Amino acid sequence: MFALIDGNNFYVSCERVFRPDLNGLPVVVLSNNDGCAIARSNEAKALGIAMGAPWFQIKHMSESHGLVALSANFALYGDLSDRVASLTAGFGPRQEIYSIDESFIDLAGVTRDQVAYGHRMRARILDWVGIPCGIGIGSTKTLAKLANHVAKTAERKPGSYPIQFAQVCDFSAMSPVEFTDVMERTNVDEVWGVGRQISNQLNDGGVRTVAQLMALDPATVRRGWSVVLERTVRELQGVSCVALEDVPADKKEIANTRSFGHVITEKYQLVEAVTDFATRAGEKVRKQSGLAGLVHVFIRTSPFRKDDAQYSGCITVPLRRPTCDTRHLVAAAVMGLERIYRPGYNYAKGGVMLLELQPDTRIQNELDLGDDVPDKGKLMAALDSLNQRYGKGTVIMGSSGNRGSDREWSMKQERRTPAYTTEWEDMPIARA
DNA sequence: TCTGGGGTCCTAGGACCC
DNA sequence: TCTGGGGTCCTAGGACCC
Repeated sequence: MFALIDGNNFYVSCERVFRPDLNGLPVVVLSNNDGCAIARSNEAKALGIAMGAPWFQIKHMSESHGLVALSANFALYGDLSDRVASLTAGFGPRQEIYSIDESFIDLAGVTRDQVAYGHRMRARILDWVGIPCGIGIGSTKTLAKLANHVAKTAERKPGSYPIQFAQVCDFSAMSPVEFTDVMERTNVDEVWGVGRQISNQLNDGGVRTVAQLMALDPATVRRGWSVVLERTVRELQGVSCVALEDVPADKKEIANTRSFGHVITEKYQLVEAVTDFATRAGEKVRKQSGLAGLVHVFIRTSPFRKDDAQYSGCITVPLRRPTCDTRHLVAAAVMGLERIYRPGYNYAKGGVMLLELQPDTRIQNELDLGDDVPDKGKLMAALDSLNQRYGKGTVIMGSSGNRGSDREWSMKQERRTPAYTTEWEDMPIARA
């Protein structure tokens, strides 16, 4: 049996822990550059504000409806997320931290009243951390997710579901009649793994409710859609196909991408941005003791600026050998940028992704002696510890804009061949 | 004027091999 | 002149998740 514990309107709830005056008010948390709403309080949802709504379109509600908008504070949310996860880890023998605001708990060993246990878990999190949660319980992860949806919706929208399922909803404790009733009230698009496309396709085929989806033959679903949806259907039928993953896997890709907030046109500005993206990505890959084999860079204009000429450029640069050294990553990223930059466009967004990640199995000796750069490992370790102690960006890499433009390089298609060489001695390494 | 930032998995189709 | 079929690997793109 699984429980899914999910913080309600998580970012807003985090803000309210330190700003109780925000309780009862319509509140949204805005993305980077205050671009759009990425979390909404129940009151804001009731105003009809959609997930991802651009701030400039809902701004007027701050006048008319007292809407409060906050710039995101991800450090705060990460910290509160850790506290909730540490607490919930004790609620069962195993835990999977699924996202910043969700954990699956294995309820093995909880044999008596699971609903009462759910309410005690919920009260404990509210008391100790201050975050209100919804708790869903089911025999598979998909059912637990769906029960969680019922728990939250029953609380937020009276009448949507029987009120006794609000806050904590345990499918396994329902009578068959209650269970069928709930499944008939729930649309297929609420199911974990059913998004807009598949939902539309199911609706076209006359399958609108979860009750109908559950009744489908898994083999038919596989033929008509995919093994993914087949697995979802089986999970709804109570056959556990998705295991609890209590050991987080290493990332297979690491990305750092941003909208710039305002358009930029000059190459040197993009070089700065890409240098920063690659630096952040390097920190992340070293954190998981990994090496990257490829560096992918992209820049693009804004599709929302209809009058602008549109351009989207990307390139995947192979590294001569897998590395986690910021200097190599930055050099490759800037080199890629040189190839894809076109003057005369208004760039709105860019990013760097590290691909073909692999574990760093080199022994410390190699790192210290360096294959091509002396003390490479020590330098990166020093960089990371300085930035961790004194704050992000205390020590950063420098880039010069036209480096690499005349160097040997190779496109993705040729990635098995040695890619390029760089010298480091003449590079500005860091500034404090 | 202003529109997020991450990730994963699956599939189809082409290249290539025997 | 006739001209198979199975298998693997790789990649791009779609769909989903938070």
